Amino acid sequence: MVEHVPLRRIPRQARGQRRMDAILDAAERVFAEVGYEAATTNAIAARAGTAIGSLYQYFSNKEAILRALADRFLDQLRGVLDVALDDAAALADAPLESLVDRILDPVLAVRAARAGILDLYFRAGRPGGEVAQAAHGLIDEIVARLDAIVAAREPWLDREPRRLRVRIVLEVVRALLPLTAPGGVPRPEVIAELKRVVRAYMAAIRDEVTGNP
Amino acid sequence: MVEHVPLRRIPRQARGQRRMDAILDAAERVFAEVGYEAATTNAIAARAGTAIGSLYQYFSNKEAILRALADRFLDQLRGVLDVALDDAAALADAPLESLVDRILDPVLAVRAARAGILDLYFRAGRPGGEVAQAAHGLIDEIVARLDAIVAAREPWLDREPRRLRVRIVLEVVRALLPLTAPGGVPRPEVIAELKRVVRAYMAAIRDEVTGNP
Amino acid sequence: MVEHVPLRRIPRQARGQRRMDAILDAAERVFAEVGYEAATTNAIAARAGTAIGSLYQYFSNKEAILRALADRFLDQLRGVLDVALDDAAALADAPLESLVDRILDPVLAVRAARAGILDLYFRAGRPGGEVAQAAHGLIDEIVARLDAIVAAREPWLDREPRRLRVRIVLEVVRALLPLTAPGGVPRPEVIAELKRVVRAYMAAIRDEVTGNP
Amino acid sequence: MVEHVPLRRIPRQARGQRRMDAILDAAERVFAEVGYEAATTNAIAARAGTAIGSLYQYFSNKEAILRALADRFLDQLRGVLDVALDDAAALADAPLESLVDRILDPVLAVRAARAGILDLYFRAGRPGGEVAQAAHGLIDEIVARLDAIVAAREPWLDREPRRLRVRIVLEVVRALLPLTAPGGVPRPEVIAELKRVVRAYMAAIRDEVTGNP
DNA sequence: AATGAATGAGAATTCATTCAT
DNA sequence: AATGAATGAATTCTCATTCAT
Repeated sequence: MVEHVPLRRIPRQARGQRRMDAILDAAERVFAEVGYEAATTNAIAARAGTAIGSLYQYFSNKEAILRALADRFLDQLRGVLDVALDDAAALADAPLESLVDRILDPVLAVRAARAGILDLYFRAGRPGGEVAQAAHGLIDEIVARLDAIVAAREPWLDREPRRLRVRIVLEVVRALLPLTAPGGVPRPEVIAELKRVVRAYMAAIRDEVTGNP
Repeated sequence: MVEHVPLRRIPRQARGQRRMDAILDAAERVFAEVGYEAATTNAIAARAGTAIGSLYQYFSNKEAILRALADRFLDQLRGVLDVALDDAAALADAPLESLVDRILDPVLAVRAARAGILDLYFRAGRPGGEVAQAAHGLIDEIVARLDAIVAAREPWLDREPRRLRVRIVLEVVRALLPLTAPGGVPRPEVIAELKRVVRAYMAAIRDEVTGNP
Repeated sequence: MVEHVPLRRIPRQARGQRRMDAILDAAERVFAEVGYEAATTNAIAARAGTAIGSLYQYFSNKEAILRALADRFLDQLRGVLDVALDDAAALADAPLESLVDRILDPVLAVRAARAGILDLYFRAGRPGGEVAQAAHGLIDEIVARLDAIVAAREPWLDREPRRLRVRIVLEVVRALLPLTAPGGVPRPEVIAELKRVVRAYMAAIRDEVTGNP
Repeated sequence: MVEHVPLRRIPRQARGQRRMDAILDAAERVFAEVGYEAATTNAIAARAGTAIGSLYQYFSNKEAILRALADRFLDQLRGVLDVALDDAAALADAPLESLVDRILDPVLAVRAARAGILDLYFRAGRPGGEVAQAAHGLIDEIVARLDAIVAAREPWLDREPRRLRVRIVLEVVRALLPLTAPGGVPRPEVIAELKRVVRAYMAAIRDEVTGNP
């Protein structure tokens, strides 16, 4: 669960909200371009067309911006996952193939639209650093939700191994996402391979349990 | 292939070589602890028990240390891979299972011994930054060598898809390695899953080509 | 013509302008005391009663300070020369004697008031270095303006020899200026000799052309 | 009079003398290229093909090298001046024209051969700095010797104004020397003007005293 | 609320000089 | 004597954050 960001001031007026969004938009672009560590708050403010002082009126420090960005992004992702996972839950008995498509396709769509930020969190940065922590929140939430789906589909799996396997799928996806559209150019053949890895792994798990070859 | 680092001074005396090693050892630890960007050359020198000036006698800047570290590590890895891949080549007809073991086990051993540096390069850091570039060299070499093995085993595969798949396996391994011993505690069950993913994926590829289910 | 300095921040508030001036004043003194190379930005900031960070808000590096100083000084000098040279132009037929006085007296006045900076640029420093370059701009402008006067007075002179001679007069003045008030003590007899050199040289040129002895 | 350099060790063997010369040769080139301040002792040692430690066995510090260089150069210059000034003294009654030639031509020859070092001392560098001090010695000696000649030729001149005028001639020569062969390309027309300035000035002085126009 | 000027600790790097081998 | 490794004070410049206007 992502801790809530120590917002310095919760803006009550639309103008404030607009300004906060502008700062977050700018931060997202700047972080994507040079990474979190190398990004400067002055650069973010400049990109947002704001004075640096205003930035600090909304965010107590650089990390708070990162956290708010994670929150904002998580909200969006949550929306996508809500649909995808509900769908998937409904398809509890559907074949693996369509399940994987149902979940991965929306994620790939999000990644296509927000490559910068997704890669930011998925690249993780300094161990124990701010980015790693913010990413942790994201990942934990996603794991929990996927786990619920798998638990529903395969109730005979034990909790711990199940969680581990979900985590592994997530890590695999996270590792391969950047290859699906390097430099913004979509590579469908990579997407196909990504799905193949996930399906093959999930099938292997199922077959082991059910005793299939 | 990682370019060789322009060392500022090639040590002529044993003392110098010892000191260079001490600096590299220190850098490896410091980079592992706080990451490349946050590591300071003064911290590295202090950890090496050396004056900052000595560090700069051997390395023209922080990046040169990173590169030298990559070179040194690559040498070690190359030794391990030489054995592993020769073995694997010898086992051209062996079942997938033993092939994967032959290659992954030595890599896991290296990772166990040198977690810090491996993760450093595998975490990649700022896009286009120094770490990313140094990592590139490493990865390219590893991909090329694995690809040669696969090409020998499965000559019917086309060059491009083959390379892509090798790359994907590498990325998967790279993504899951940190989970195999988080905080230095080995997790055999994660290793088992790592191997499962790789085997399942490789089997899926083989089956598609041979027409198996 | 001295290129205009890329100021990092153009001050919008009066406070900023005051601070920029303070930094330039401090730099002028520090440069005059120890020379450009030996001057440290920290010393300049300290002398200006400013934090080093503020200095770098206005000037992107040490050279930018030097350039801004040249600009500021050139502005002042230009003002003086405007008057002096206009006067001189008006006296196209006046005897050499009064012409030289008209031009040199204001220059000597500037030098008396701003010995430090004038000597800085006139001492030239490291060949091809920053000071030499900044000085170049100054000198070129002065030569061009003097040349225009001479061209008006002595239209029969060819362009190239004329420019050379103007340059030589300038170099002579530049070489002797520091002797006119060493350590701030004015030496009128040196000024007299300076004028004598210049007049004698100019007379010699005129006499050669007109065929006088 | 130039103070004698604190040589750390007066080399007794030819080998040592050769090494000292090599270091001085190297220093002369390096100083000429980048100036005294920017020259590093390591660069000098490298250029001399010597270890830095050896350099410090002969010279106690960077300034000592500069001083030794001045001494060495002064010895050469002294030789040239001995001939030139003796000649000139012999020509006590010769016309100004030939006197100036007798003195300036050898100086111009030295400058042509040793432009680097001559300009080094004549550019003067940081006020009160090492170069300025070393140059002082040189200049004082030259002034004294020229003054003796002039005193012989024009005994009616008072001591102080005479010295001043000699100094002024020297400064003029010093200022114009660099223009006589910028970038190593000799410019005879500049040499002609240089002589014209000197002659015109000296003639003006003589005429004033003798009451000529 | 907004602005942007000010701050200063801290980072990378250089280089004259010393000293162990 | 010679070598070159070691030293560390000093320098330039950055950037997160505060605060006066």
